[in-house]
Amino acid sequence: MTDRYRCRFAPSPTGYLHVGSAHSALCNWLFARSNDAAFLLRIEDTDAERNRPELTDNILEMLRWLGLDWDGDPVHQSDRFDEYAAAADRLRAAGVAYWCDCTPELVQARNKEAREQGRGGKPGYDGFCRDRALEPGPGRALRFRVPDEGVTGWDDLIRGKVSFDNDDIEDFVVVRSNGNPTFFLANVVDDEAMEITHVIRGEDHVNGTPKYLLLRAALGFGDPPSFAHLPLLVNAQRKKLSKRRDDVSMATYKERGFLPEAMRNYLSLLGWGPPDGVEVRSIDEIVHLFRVEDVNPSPAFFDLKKLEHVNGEWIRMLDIGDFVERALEFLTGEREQAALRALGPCVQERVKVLNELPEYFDWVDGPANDPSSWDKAMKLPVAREALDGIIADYEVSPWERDELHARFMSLAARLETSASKVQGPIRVPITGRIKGLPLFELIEYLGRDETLARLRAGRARLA
RNA sequence: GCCCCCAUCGUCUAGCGGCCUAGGACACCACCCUUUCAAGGUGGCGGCACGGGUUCGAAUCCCGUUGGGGGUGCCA
Repeated sequence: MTDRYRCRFAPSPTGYLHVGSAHSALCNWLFARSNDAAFLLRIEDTDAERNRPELTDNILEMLRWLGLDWDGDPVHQSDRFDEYAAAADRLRAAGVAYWCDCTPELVQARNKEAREQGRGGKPGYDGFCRDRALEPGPGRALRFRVPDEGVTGWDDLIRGKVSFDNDDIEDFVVVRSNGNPTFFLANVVDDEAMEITHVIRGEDHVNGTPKYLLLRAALGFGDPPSFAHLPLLVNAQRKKLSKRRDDVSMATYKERGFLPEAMRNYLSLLGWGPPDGVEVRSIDEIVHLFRVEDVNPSPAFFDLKKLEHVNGEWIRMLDIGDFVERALEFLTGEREQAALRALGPCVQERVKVLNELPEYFDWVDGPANDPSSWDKAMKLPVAREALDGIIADYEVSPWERDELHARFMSLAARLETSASKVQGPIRVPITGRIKGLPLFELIEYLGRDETLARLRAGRARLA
């Protein structure tokens, strides 16, 4: 490979692709496509217990849906355990790793005690086994010996200089007691093997970066990659988006009828903005404009309202055939689908999210039952006259929307009232709703017999 | 507790020492258009957290305060 730069998206198949990781994937992809760099995929499935292999399919499918194509085949860490074991051996041979038999519970208990006694306060492992020279064995994990002194830092593309005192970094586990590597080890070994030049990931990885750097150095790898720590996506409470409390599954957004074009467009606007202020635009233009260095370091609220707006814009940009085709999936009934084909343009300029579609067509089998609409429209004094008038007109009118509209307008004039007052009493018997698609397109589609039948039924109910 | 990060309208952002009486977008409000609802158009509301410096000049640089967040796992 001769790409100038290489970045990667490295999800772990412990959950569906969510908006936060999609944002991260998108930023990597944008970086790659705007720098003629490679965008690689790595499935971080080192935790056998938590892994759900089928989730990998979901992740790949959602990336494809978003149009985030990757280069080469995805790397699976579960295929590379030998590499990690070899790296661990080198660490041990170099004397920078040691065996530890402390259980996590034990470590935690000791920390708690230390804190209560007012000493320490340092996070993580306390180095209990550092100099015990334990042999490998069951229940024993391999820990990396972090230097006692010195500082580890880097110049983050997004955050500038960040550094940690080594003294504040615990001796972390690189090989679990079950023999599997941890994230830290596998991550470093693979980035080296994949010749990653740019690590672009969420801010939640900032604290792990010194460990990454220390490990790399101990393994004898050369210059580290550049880092860019992206802003976290947060909820209204300004907390990191989480699967438990927030609506974050990308698949769910797809199912609800968000367009992938809109989704990736909106996501690109979190933490970044085009210099010319034009927000809704093609992905090609975004690729052209995007620079990681321009990404903001501060957290961004995932604003559904704005996503919906962007989605609406994208829906309206679709050509009509494309719109109808995509919208059809959200309608199950044949009559609804037929109505959509006929009234597509009217719907396209109104809908924001495709799953709203059914409510636009709840009149196809007869007026919807909506008492409040009925009351609002039919209690108007003009209701009776309007219905009588329109029925008489429509019995003889040519069946064409403009003509239908014209008859309606002159009826309003005859009744000496506003068109908007007259349309309610006509609309409600037909669709059941006070609001909805443009009336005359809709009536034209319904046809004379059906329209008249509904109008007469409405009139009868009034009498 | 300890470590790290962050701080421009309610929200997402533009701004990278003078173009800023801070621009755009979402949301909200008003008006226009209009058969309803939308869409569209016009206008309005609304912000540089605070305090010190540096500088002729600070939203932009530095320090502190306050406030938020992240990490602190044999998860990734």
